[in-house]
Amino acid sequence: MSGTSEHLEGAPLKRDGKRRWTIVDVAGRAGVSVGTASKALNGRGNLRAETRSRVLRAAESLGFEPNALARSLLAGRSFTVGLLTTDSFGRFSIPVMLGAEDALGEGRVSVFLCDVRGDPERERRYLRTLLSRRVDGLIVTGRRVDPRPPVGADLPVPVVYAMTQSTNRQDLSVLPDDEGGGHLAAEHLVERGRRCVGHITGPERFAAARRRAAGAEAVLSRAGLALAGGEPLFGEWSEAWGREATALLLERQPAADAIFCGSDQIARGVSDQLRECGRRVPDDVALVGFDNWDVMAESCRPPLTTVDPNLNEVGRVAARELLAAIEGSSPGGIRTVACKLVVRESSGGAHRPQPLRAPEVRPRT
Amino acid sequence: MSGTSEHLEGAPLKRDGKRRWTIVDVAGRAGVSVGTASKALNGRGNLRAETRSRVLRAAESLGFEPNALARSLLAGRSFTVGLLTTDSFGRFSIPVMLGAEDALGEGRVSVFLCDVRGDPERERRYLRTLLSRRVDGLIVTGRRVDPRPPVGADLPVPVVYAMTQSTNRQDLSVLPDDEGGGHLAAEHLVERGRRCVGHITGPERFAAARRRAAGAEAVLSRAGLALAGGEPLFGEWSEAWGREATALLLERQPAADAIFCGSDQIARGVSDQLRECGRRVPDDVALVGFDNWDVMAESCRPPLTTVDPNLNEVGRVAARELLAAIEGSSPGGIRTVACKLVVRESSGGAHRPQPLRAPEVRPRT
DNA sequence: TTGAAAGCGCTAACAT
DNA sequence: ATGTTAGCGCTTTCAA
Repeated sequence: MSGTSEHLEGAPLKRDGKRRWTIVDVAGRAGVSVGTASKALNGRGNLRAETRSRVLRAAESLGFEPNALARSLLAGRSFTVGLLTTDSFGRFSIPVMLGAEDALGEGRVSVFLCDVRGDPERERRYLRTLLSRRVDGLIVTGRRVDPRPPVGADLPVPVVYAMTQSTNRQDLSVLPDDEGGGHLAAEHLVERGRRCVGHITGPERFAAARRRAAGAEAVLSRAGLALAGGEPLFGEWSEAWGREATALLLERQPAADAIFCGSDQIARGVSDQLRECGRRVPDDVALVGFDNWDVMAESCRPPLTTVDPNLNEVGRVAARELLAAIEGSSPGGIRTVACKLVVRESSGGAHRPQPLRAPEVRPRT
Repeated sequence: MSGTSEHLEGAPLKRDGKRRWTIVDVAGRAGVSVGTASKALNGRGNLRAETRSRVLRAAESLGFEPNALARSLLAGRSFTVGLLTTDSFGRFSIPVMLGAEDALGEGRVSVFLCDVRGDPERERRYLRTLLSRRVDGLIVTGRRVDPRPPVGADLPVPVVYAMTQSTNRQDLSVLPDDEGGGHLAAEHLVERGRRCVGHITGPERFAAARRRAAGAEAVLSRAGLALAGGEPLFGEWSEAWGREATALLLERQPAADAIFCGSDQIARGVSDQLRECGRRVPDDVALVGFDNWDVMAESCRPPLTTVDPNLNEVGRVAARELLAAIEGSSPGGIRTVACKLVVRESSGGAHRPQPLRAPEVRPRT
């Protein structure tokens, strides 16, 4: 049946919807060897310009996409990383994940998403799978700032913890600077002339709550002020606690003219309570929250000034640290990301309204 | 220097922290050929039990993990899928993603996370990368229920759309059953004896808003009732609109004894407004929301009865459909996932309080 | 300037 | 029951 015509040059026909072109097809179509085709496609080696472009055209016309699996096998690197997240619900870890994904994507590194759901067994399973897929590194994110056991001992790839930290201090953790966030909030209130600032926050066992409080207190005492009511009101991360604590605080210290809250949820409760007992925000009491959780902060009445922990940036930094570690660097310890203050109306911050467009840059005269 | 002792049997030493064991090492350590080792590790072929266990022990002692890259290359399947998400912020697509990840993980399929950020250019880039990584399929999630252009034409792998749909009706989309959700809400209110039910919801251009409204109206008219105020109040997905619309509704129809809201955020605004104008929830006005967005629903006063669109399940169904498509099935069209009603206090649903422990199962007598 | 061949780690025929 | 060998698709020496 088939004579030598079977050996005609050119690419084989696409038999079904599934067959993908290989470099052999490209080489065949361009009439060169696979080695040459490879060089042309990767811009390596010395090739005649005409050859190079012929190969490129062949690849183009076929819609050829090199097989990353084969490349990785050879290279010993997969250009993928695993993202293990403890916290499915993810108000906190999701922005971190997205930041990490963003930074890695720029470096052409793909991300395996693994939702561990706080189950150590699941975590082990995922870890095995990721290692067998030859990820180049791991990022572990979590909901709590308090330390957790390392994801594995003596792993063959680097690991970075983000929004969580390992109990092993050799490991690198990236965290928001909660203390700095406390500074920002308190400085803002003091600058606006508030003298009697209370602090309502979450449970004392949360390192984040303690650090935010410490940051605020440090600034106040530097300004010669004390916390309204004498100490922070530790409680829960809830609106209900915000309402309850507000009543408590005003009882202890009716002259309070500002409240810094450990979370936006708490702040929302505080705001409601203040309104309901007839205090105006910000005129009577200025309010600052923490998290910059958009829906919360914007639906507050009035909209909430709040500290943004820059979770996206935490993720991005973690990703960049991981890439560096993959390239060989290996610092451990804790790396902290600065918070930023987002001023809305609840602190009276909008008194000087922003111009609609950025002011022109004027030459100094 | 080195005599034949260099050729000693047994595994090579781990030179640095990076060297990973291969099946050659395992085979060497067990004193068998790689073919035999492969069979032993995969439980295939006919092997003496002793041989099999020797190989397994060797692998175990080395901590050997087979290289998934090599396996995939050979198998022509990678057991990975790409998850393209349009909606970074993700109140909606994140539960879908997690559901999908969960269902796929059970099938030992790993997920590449790609946050497209609504940028078509990014989408194309990710698509190329995913295809070159030889994913077995794609899931596309989005924020809107309204159709979007397909992610690519004539792709070599199957695609399933979740929480979004393709303009190409050949494609498979998985969506929550918004109309059914409207039924649930209205039925619940009618069953509790409410006769004058209003509906406050988001912009009319959202298909989801229209469908929820249609579902509720259908049930009401079947019960011989009309919507309070005559028609749904379309507006925004915000608390502010909830407050505003409540005032409007009560003006038009002061006898309203229930309000069904198109979102929990709206419901929260409605709830606040009702309280502030002296109507008790649920005694005077029963309230049902939509989304079962935990923080919103639980911080409502009182806690909000709401329709849960089962987004996790939407993701899980999408994943299962994708797996089926990878195996060869290829249905198109729209697949809908039922909503469920979550009863809390705002609808008077908790009048019959649940027993603290599940009631004993009693034999019927 | 190009081609041939080895090999990344693994599995599956085919030999023995 | 076990070993040998030929690839999967690609890159990279080394030869021509």
